[in-house]
Amino acid sequence: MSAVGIKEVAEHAGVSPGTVSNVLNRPEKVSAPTRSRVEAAIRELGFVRHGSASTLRAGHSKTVGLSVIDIGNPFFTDVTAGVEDVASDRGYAVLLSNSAGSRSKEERNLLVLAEQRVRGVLITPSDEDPARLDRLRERGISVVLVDHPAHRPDQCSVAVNDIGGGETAVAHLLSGGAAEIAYVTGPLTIRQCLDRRAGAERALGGRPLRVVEMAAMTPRAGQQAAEKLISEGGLPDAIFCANDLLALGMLRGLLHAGVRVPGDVALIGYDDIDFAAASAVSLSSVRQPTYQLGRVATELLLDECDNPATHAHQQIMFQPELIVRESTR
Amino acid sequence: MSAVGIKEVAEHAGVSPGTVSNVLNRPEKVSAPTRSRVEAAIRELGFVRHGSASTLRAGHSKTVGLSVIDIGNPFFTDVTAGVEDVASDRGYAVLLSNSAGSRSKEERNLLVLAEQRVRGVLITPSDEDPARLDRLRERGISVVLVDHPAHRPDQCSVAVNDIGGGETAVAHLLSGGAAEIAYVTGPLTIRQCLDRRAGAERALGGRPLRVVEMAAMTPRAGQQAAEKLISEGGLPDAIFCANDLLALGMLRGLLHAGVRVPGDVALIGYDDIDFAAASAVSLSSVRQPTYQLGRVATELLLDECDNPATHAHQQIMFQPELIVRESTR
DNA sequence: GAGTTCGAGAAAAACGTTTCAAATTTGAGT
DNA sequence: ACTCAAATTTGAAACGTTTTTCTCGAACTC
Repeated sequence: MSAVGIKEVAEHAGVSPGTVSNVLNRPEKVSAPTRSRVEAAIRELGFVRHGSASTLRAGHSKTVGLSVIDIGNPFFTDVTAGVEDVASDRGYAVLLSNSAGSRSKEERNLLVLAEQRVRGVLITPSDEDPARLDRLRERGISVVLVDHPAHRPDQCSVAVNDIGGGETAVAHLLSGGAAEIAYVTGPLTIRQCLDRRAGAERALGGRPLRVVEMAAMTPRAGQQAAEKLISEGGLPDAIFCANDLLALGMLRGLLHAGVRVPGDVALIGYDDIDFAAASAVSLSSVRQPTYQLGRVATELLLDECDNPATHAHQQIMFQPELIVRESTR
Repeated sequence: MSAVGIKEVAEHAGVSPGTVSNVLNRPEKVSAPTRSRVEAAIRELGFVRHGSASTLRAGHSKTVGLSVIDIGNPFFTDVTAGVEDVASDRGYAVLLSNSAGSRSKEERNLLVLAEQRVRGVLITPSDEDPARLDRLRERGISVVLVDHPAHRPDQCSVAVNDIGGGETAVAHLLSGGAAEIAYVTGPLTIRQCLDRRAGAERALGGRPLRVVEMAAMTPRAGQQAAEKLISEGGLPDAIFCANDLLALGMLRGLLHAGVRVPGDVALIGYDDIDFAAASAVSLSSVRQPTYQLGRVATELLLDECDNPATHAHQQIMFQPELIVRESTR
């Protein structure tokens, strides 16, 4: 198998293993001629550093974990792309975990990340419980919350103002003349869903909001919600969906049932995924700086890992942006 | 930090470290009373196994690498979900790399995977060059090709018949009465693009195929292709796009230019991503068993890793399925 | 009962790096 | 040339597991 280690390289270059390690980790500590001799040996022998040995001795790895709620959602895909780009630029690998909305799966995934001794974890937590994250932090694993504001000052987070976003969306629906409004959402245990509802209610200023809670936030669930809405109590004037996946499913369900959008019902989603603009009736939505979310979170995390001394924890909050298209015109 | 290792657990349980290791790895070798004593100690001390130490000594890890071409493409997201599910079920972690179509980035990612001593690699190669994969295999890292047929019998692969898919798509367009057909594709260095073109040409049986090659396979590129098609030589009767992302962009570009689909031009995509059905004009497409692709590939890989003795290499080829919707009616 | 087998657990030697103090070389200043 | 400090390199001891060999005693066989 892979018989060539740092030792063989050292021998081949006529130096000690320690020097090879220095070439690998602190090249500036090694004189130019020795360095190039070692580098040549590395190349000739096809040496590949054994990451585990390195991690074991050094006490920390060059990997970060990323735990998302739904890898199938383009929102998270975009975040992932941002994370990947920054991490890979700085020489880190990304260990991806998908919790698929299941708390126990998330727990299992975090255990795997802890076992791998990742340097840090980027997580969109599926619930509020901070205990699991504390356990990671106790082990010296930095944690940055993604798309979730931190409640504590000793914790970095990158989030988007969901209350504001919900308010903007519903205010927009109201300004279009809607009176009765429905909010179609995923599980109300999810903070994003809660906050967007809170924003919606704030925009309504006391007037009632009809809430339809679905178990998932997928196009399929959106379509089911359409049927539910139609069969139970009839259609409202306007519908606010907690994400675009739900909204696209809703749109499909409505059109399928012969409902005109926006003629009979106005519809707005959330996230402004790429496909929102291309749908049957182009979808109004609330845009989030998704890719940027991933980038900034990773920069924060790696800063915390690489410069623990100077690192200042930050809770960053982006503002979402209303995108108006056909579905609310 | 994480001061609690196997040693502390051993002491706390009144056994030797070796026994703790046995509880962890071969529980059946340990008598029931000792085992439960050790398990209790593990729980009480909050012990988490150090994956790197384990990998170092054991010589292999519990991670597999997944290298995809574009994590932003729902096709790969679905594959990833399949991989994740199987891997996580069998106790493996997934190291995700996105090559973003760049050969050099793919190379760098593979190096990282090699350094991490992943047990195996699932890869959708961005080009034909088998040398890089051979280098992995030399290091004892199993490789399974995803969405790419293997040319060699000592190599597992899971693919979908792209020639057949291309042929089916174009045959369908022809049966709809189209005479002149355009093929809008990504870089023709990509096998999938080539094969689908080959299939298209086979369906045409010698009649000419107008090929528009774009640098990327994104909605943006698709929209640009629409402009290009309109400005350069006018519209064909029907358009076959190498994937749905291109097709959705194309659709948008066409509608934007006032072209009616399918009235003026028929349009078919490839992959049948979720959003194809929800687009402005619902999109005909060629469906691939995407999630299944990921699952099967991972099962093959883990079988190769866990039972190297009995493992038989397989080259699996799925058949795609034509999905007819409005855009070709 | 003596001889044998068997199972459970202990002890110690790896695995391939990094790290740190110590040793050596180099170079500048006189 | 000679000294002293700085720069470079060395060598050996970790890091936390797994694995292999060994010991000890109990259970079995005749």
